[in-house]
Amino acid sequence: MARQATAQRVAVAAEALRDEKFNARRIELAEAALETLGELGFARTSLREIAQNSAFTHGVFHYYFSDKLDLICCCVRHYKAKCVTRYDEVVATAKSRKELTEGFLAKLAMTLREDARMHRLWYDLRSQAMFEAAFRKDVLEIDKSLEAMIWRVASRYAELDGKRLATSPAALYALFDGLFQSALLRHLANDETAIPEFLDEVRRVLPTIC
Amino acid sequence: MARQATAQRVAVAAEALRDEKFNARRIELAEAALETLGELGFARTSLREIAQNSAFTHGVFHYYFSDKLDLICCCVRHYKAKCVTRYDEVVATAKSRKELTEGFLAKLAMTLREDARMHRLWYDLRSQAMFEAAFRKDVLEIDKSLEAMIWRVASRYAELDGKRLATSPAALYALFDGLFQSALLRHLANDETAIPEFLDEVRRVLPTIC
DNA sequence: CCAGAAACTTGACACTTGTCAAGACGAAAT
DNA sequence: ATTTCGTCTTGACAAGTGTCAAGTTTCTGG
Repeated sequence: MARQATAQRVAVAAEALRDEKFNARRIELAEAALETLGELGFARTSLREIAQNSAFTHGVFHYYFSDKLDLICCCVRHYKAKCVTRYDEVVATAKSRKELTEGFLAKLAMTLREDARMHRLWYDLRSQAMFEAAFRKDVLEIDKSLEAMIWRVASRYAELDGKRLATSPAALYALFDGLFQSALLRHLANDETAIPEFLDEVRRVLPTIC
Repeated sequence: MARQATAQRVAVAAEALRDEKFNARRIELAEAALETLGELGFARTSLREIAQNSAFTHGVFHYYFSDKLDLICCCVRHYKAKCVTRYDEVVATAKSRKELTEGFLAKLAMTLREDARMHRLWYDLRSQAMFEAAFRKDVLEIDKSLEAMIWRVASRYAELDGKRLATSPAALYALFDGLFQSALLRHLANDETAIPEFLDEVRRVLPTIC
């Protein structure tokens, strides 16, 4: 009886370990896929292309993912985790409005400059979700998280001057997302003025939200 | 001499006529292509699919367009012309803020409900432009036109109460575009609350812009 | 009316795609 | 040591892609 129970516990533990390894591998593969996806976009990216730009063969992807959509969904979910806490440190450490503003702007500029490819992929996938139902759940969830992220920044901004925000989370996110998207497109089109003008715009907008 | 000049004028006129016919045909084809593009999105749409969903054969498209990108660009440009004057009548006829607001909201709701497929295509193509340089010029141009369109509505809104707008065109467009995009996605995901909540949001936002 | 041009159709091409089956490799278990 | 299992590779398949050349129809100017 006791031996049986022990054996079962060992089996369960072994399976859990396998699962964990399996999942870790999935994330490795998703990360590799994100490279190519960020480069080419969803439409032009094939499993073979992903494989060629990585250390894996195209078969592995089918071993770990039921199909292409499964892979992309995993990529999107993984992307979310990285993205959504980007401004939290600034929010946590800023001691004044000015400090928060400058920290936020600096991070925005850095994101735009260095993670442009990841972000255009995000906009690509969000558009795809309008056609492909399989993406919608994840995309809507990420969108909510991003809205909450912006709301955290804005709340802190208001709090630092003892004020209350005058807009809704949805409107605030729409505003920043719209500005960011437009700046990203212009930046990718080699418009040198895109980032500075975007920063100016944000700087001008911030005082009006509360 | 005179006869030669006449002959030349006739030839020029004939060529212009041919050109006009050629262009008209291109637009017919682009319009047919928009049907399928709105249904499937850029990524999943092939020339053959476009042809099958229309009265044309797939060869015609290659007769009138140098390649697929050429066709899509023509579609986008044609789409722009239709889209950009959507609210101008409301702007021209509204005699009060209330009238303008209600007219604007009604048009927004109608657009969201009836032209959802065309608009998701627009967002798709704008994302594609982040990857494909060939789209950028047209997309940026259309974006500017849409910004101007929103600005006209807002300017009239301010003017009707003798006030001045407190935001920049870019920020205002970013806000409306962001809200619209989010509402569209939710609407396409069969979220019944998407449109009413969007309208509420706009109703709340409008008084804050001046 | 008829020759030539324009408009369009058809079918084929070279290539890429997602998918999967058959097998190879290595490690763990018996 | 042999079997078993999870992991991964390879090669093949059918379906679909953009492109184009060759042929057919329709129109039109003389």
